[in-house]
Order: sequence, then structure tokens, then C-alpha cells
Amino acid sequence: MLAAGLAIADEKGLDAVTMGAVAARLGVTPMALYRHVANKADLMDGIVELLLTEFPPPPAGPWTDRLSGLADAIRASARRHPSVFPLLLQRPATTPRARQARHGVYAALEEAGIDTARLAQTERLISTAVLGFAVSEAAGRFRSHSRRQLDDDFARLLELLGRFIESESTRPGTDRPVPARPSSP
Amino acid sequence: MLAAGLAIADEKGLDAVTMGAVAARLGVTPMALYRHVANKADLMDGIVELLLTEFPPPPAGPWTDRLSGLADAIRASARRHPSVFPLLLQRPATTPRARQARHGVYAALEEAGIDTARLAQTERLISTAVLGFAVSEAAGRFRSHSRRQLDDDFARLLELLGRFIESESTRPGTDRPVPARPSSP
DNA sequence: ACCTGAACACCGTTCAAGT
DNA sequence: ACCTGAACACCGTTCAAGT
Repeated sequence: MLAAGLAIADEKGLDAVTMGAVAARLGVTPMALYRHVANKADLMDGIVELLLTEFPPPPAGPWTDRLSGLADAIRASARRHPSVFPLLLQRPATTPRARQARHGVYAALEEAGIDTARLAQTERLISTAVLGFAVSEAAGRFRSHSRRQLDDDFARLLELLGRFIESESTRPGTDRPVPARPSSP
Repeated sequence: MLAAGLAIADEKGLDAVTMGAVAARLGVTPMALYRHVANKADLMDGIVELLLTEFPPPPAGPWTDRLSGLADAIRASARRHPSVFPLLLQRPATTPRARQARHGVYAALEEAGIDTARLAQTERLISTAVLGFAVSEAAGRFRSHSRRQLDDDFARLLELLGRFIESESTRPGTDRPVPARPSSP
């Protein structure tokens, strides 16, 4: 049912996600939905939460790859679900799925040499920038820019964040601040 | 009429901005609104555009102060209009007001020594990060954080961006990357 | 336990009519 | 030029009733 709502949002936009439309896709009357959901707001909450499902579990590898991999996954999710993704900014990341993703970032930052006391704030800064970009792209602020341009912008943003992390690290880093990211095929 | 709609959004949220509610605030019937606006979407566009009015014209002073002043103004606007502000991410900044703000940033970046060819992309990076923070705060993603914490986060974000600009500058900068921002009283 | 039909208040929008 | 009354299709939600 949440999947049905997400599919409708992807295909026809947020406004098309109506109790009637979701019910119809399930072959049921609108009132049947109230068995599984308190009201429409509750439905929307569930659909937004469903997005987090797509963020992959923390992979292996060096921390730079882990972070850029997560960032890429977030952007990809935004592109896949442009009308729902912006709603992510409306709720604190307190659900189990959200915590999992956040703690994955903590681990990577710790490995990068970020002081434990600064982990949370640094994560907030990074995720705000990445989410800001992903939402901007999904919501249409960058409508007039080419895909190539956006890929380039995003790469530059990640490079900036990587350099920031290195500069905040208490451990001596390598010479080169951050490796170049591979361009997606 | 746009102001009436914005006021309703501020007071009771986006859902309360209804043709009937706006009309009632103006002492008129809902149908009268269709003289001034094509439909509700058009009304919402106008309300969002109205937000840009609050962004102050580029002030005088060193570029660091100009940029942080604009960033502060943007965040203040987001806090004042939490339900409408996030909609800014849905439209390209192509209106005259938006261009004005953007060109103010260009001028500051040029003064900071950013290469002309990189002006637009650098501006996009910076405004994405600042808007991402402002929208996150307005929309409620940071609901569980204190005002002090958010002020601190924002200061750190601006510091990061300032350092980034310095590092991208083709001119030799001063020793200290960016001046500390004064805390608001 | 799960679903439905009928009903209600509310919404955006239209159109012909009023001044 | 500007506004209105009446009407329409649609929406979220309730409640009593059905299996």
C-alpha cells in the first residue's frame, strides 16, 4: 500500500496521491485504507519512510568511497522519486532506518579522523549539503541545467566536503585531499 | 492578496491556504480571486515569489560580510515563513528578484578572486548549501535541536563555505581563511 | 478481522448573471 | 472592470452495516 502510493507519486506527482487513487491501485475502496493507516498524513509519512529503504547499508572500503557511495545513492533516490524526496526534509531522521544511515556516516567520519565530539555536527553539515543538492535537483530548482552540468556540480560538492573532512581531521592525512570520483557510466 | 496568502501560510500552515481562506481575509468571495490569478497554482507561485522580496539588496562592505549577511537574511526569511520557504527549491531562480540576489553573490565571489568561468557553479554550490540548511530548519528536519545548536551549525557552515571560496581564489588571500562571524544578539 | 455504501463537510473551478 | 450565486466534480473522513 505504501509502495502503491509511492508509485502513484512517481508517475503522476504528489497531488495524484489520493486515498481513492491508492485504493483503486489495490483494487479496493478508499475506506478500506483506514484499516492500515490513521489518515492521509499517516499514509504520506509511511511513503516518505519507504524512501529510506533504498539507501544501501554501509558498504566496505575506504571511508571516502563509503561516503561518496552513500551520497550517490541518495541522489539517485531523489532522481527516482522527485516528488516525494523533498518531504524528507520535513522530518527528523529518528526512525531506525535513518539512524542506521547516520551511524554509517559517523563510522566513516571517525575513520577519517574526526573528533568524536564533533561527529554529530559534522554529519549534519554534510548531509544538509548533500540533501540540499538532491532536493534542489529533484524539486526542479536546477531544471534549466544539463545532466552533465549537474553531475559536475555534484562531484564538486563532494570534493568540497571531502576536503572539509580532511581539514577537520585530527590525524595527519595523505597529501592529496580527496581522490577523484569515478564518473558513472 | 499574495500577502494575505502568505500570512495565512505563516499562521496556519500551507494546507490552510485555500481560495476560500484567502478570499475571506480580503472580505471577498473565492471566485473574485480568479480576476487576479489564473488558478491556485498561480496563487502559490506568487506567494513564493513574494518571499524573494525580503532578501535585502546587496549591502556595502567586504565580500565576506556581504555573503554572510545575505546568508543570514535567507535563513531569517526561512524562519519567518517556514511552510512557504521550502517551495523555493521547486523553481529555478529566473525571476528578476532572484537574478538580483544571484548577481550580488557573483560580485562578491569575483571580489574574492574566483575565476569568472567558475562564478556560476560556485554560486550554485554555495546557495545550495545555504538553502539546504535554511529549508531543513524551516521544514522541521532539525526539530529536535536547540536554537543555540542550529546557530552554531549555521556559523560552521558559513565558515566552511568561506574557506572553500578562499581556497578556490586565484588571488593570494590573507593568512586567516575567514573572519569569525559575530553572534547575533 | 476486513471491507463497503451512504453520507458529510470541504475544496477548486465554471459559468451565467449582476453592478 | 469587478464581483457574486449556483452548480459540478472531487476530496478526506465518519459511521453503521455487511462478510
